[in-house]
Amino acid sequence: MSDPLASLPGYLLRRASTAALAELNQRLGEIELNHADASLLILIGHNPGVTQSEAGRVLGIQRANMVPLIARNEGRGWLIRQQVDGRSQGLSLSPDGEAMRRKARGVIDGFEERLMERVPQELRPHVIPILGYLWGEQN
Amino acid sequence: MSDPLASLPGYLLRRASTAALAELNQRLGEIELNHADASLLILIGHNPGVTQSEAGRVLGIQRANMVPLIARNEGRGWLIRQQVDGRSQGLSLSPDGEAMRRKARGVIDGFEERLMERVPQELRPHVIPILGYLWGEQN
DNA sequence: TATTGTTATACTCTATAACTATA
DNA sequence: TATAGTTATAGAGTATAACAATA
Repeated sequence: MSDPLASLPGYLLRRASTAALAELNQRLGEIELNHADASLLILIGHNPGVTQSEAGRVLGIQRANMVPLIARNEGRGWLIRQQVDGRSQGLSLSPDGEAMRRKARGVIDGFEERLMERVPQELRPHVIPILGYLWGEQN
Repeated sequence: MSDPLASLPGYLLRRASTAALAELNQRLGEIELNHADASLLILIGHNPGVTQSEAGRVLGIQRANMVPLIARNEGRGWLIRQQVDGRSQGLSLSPDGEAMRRKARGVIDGFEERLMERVPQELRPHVIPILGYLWGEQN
């Protein structure tokens, strides 16, 4: 039983991504988070005052799909909205949100470390650059 | 506006994967295929007689989700089912299926080539090994 | 007992179109 | 005229549970 797809970078990229994401979400599930929530908390933690639209652009999530994501995390008491002008609100973390951000960061760091350990040491320095090039966009 | 996620391999993996998949599906859309159909045709082309369950295991698709995938491609006249025993059927490509497989292969090869071109030449030999390691599974 | 194919169903993610209010 | 936030909705993709027939 041969797999003619296993030599295709695009295919490997997708399989590696879905496997890694499933593992990350399982780990984050233990603190009742998913990867989208965690990314949002980390992004806002590093950029207090960022608007919903800006955050969506950075995270690759459309405006419309940001609404339930923000609402869920605001509803959990983790986000604070502050009016910037008549149409945008700057987002920042509440103390509880900052505590969750820290927990999420711990889970993610552990996950990223284990992900890197799968790669032989001599290739590890190339992982981030290669993934950045494959992503392409502004990177 | 800083992106604290851009240095995380897991995050880069997911962003690179979704960007690449969107581009591949756009290209495959021009021949009215998606990546799942294309992978299936290529897998069966290389392994005539493979069963639905086996194909699902290799492709990482669950039995239940193979049903509409096989049905769609059989309905388009591309797949042939031949009874193996009372419960399984070996899958193979019809002449039309083989023609589509060839077209799909052409689109994918073009896509994979362009994907690789984003990576500086000296790093290219590391792309497939690194993605294989990140995938982990049996690879 | 385990496996194959199948149905039904639910849940998440993503995409589009439209609306309002503000700039 | 463009942008921010919002609503509603549709389409993928994926997951689980159950069943009949067969090994």
